[in-house]
Amino acid sequence: MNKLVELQKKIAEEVVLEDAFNYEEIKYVVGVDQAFFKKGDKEFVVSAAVLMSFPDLRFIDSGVDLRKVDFPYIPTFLMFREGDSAVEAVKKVLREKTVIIVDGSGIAHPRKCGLATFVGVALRNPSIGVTKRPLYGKFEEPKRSGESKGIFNDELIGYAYKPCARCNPIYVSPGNMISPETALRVVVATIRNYKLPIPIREAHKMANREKLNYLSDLDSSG
DNA sequence: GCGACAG
DNA sequence: ATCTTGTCGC
Repeated sequence: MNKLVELQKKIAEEVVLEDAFNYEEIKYVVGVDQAFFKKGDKEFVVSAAVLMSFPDLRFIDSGVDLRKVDFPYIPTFLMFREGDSAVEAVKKVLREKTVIIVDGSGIAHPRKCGLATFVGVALRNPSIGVTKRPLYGKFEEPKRSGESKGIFNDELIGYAYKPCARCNPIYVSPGNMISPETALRVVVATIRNYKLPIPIREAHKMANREKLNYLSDLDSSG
């Protein structure tokens, strides 16, 4: 496992925490999410990427990736389980001036290398990590709807943000080529009547549709 | 040593 | 993440 830790540290060194382009220049956002299932004793992952215009969030394109997974779920090592698949799905829809929003941590990670960081570094494109539960860092609980509190290790590595009065906070951190402030700003702009960013929700639905789709094709063809 | 611990 | 129905609350 030391080898994997070293790889994460190496990737973390390539991270840039400055905006590759200004907020006003963002033309698209792409949400990525995954669904898992087993076929016999083997496990598979379906990654879905949904590209939307920004800031109006109109559906533009989508891409999926389906593959077998061999790595187990181990906190802080998520990138080794679903990273390659996520990258492949995003690659299919990526355009200029696009920010990637991933369902996983960015630099709010023990070695500053969460899933969003992996995707952002692999594609050399701005990326943001969004999670429903905290993984790493110190922060205060945002109490009011729309309120955010910084997440820290030594420096600011992200924000805990409360989407609505009844919602628990979501955790936002830069993946690559974006600042914590801009990452939060983009995420807030993609949240409407729901807790999570619209692109992530759409990707979630699509991953599950593809999964069910695949499973039903299985028992009618072998 | 013990607890925490994305999806 | 996945397995699963109804149910309480804003």
